[in-house]
Amino acid sequence: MDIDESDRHLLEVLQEDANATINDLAFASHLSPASVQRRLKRLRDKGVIQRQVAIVDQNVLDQKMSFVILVELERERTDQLDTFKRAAQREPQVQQCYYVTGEADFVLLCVARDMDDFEQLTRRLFFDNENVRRFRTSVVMDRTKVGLAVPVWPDDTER
Amino acid sequence: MDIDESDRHLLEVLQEDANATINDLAFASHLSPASVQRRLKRLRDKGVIQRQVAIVDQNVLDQKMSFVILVELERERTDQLDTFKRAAQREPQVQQCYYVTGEADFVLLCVARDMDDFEQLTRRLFFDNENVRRFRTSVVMDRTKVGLAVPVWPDDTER
DNA sequence: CGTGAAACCAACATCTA
DNA sequence: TAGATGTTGGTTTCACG
Repeated sequence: MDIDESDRHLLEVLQEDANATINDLAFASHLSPASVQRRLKRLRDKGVIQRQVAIVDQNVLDQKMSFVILVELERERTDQLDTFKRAAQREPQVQQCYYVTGEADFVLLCVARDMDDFEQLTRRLFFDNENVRRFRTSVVMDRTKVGLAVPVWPDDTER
Repeated sequence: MDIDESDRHLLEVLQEDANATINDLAFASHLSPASVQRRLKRLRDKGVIQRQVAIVDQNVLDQKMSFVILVELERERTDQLDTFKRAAQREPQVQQCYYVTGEADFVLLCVARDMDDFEQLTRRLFFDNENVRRFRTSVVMDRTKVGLAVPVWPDDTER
């Protein structure tokens, strides 16, 4: 699967605005609409473009608080890891979960309505879990930058 | 701005699949297509639905590595904070940046092609910045869960 | 329910490695 | 020759009023 420069150009736009029309993309990437269409189909079929999602303003919803949690497990056995991963995936309030090197084993990004709601979440995730040694919580005061957009250019010189 | 249960239903679906058709949404939310359309327009106009983006497979791009970084500043003065925030926003490889309570001041989520690329990023972000006291890096071994979708239900009982 | 826009798909000529 | 591109046209789906 190779991605050429035109593909990168398309992906860059779509990562910011998935509603861009084929003609928009054609203009931006200096390709014909037909070519753009073929490329998009290929990128979707190959799973490079995985899905399209709507970004919803969190403040309007009731999930006003965000948390970063560092989790340390008692034992790092693969079955224990998988158990924890599944628990994280099952929990809607866990937005993101990363298995990492370093002092912590997992980094979680969670949302909650309020402190009480968050406390119940920690109960479900940690206190009911024998294998969690400790966890450290940081409350998010400012979501300075939020996004999943990835720089698609191999290096700065190619732009 | 109040969001009723039907709105929550719509948002819930759109957060996962922004390509759902109006008829799909109408069926899922037990509303008429016309009503869905009006609600969507209102949600978009009010900025509740901010934008639609494509999720791109990171592995296909060259940003194969992810990092979680805890940053501690020397002094927490507002102008220093703003300076750091701007630097994070300017840097495309910084996907997410949170200003948090606790032992660290900022939590960053970054991507890089390789270790060398990452090292250059840390140089730009930290070594050139007088105000950064220390930073701790965790390498992401497994992106167990990645998403921005937020549970839109005020509490579990309403589902 | 009608209209228009845009996505989708197929066919064909062209160009190049 | 094989692969990608541009052009065109026809069909269908869907958003919008």
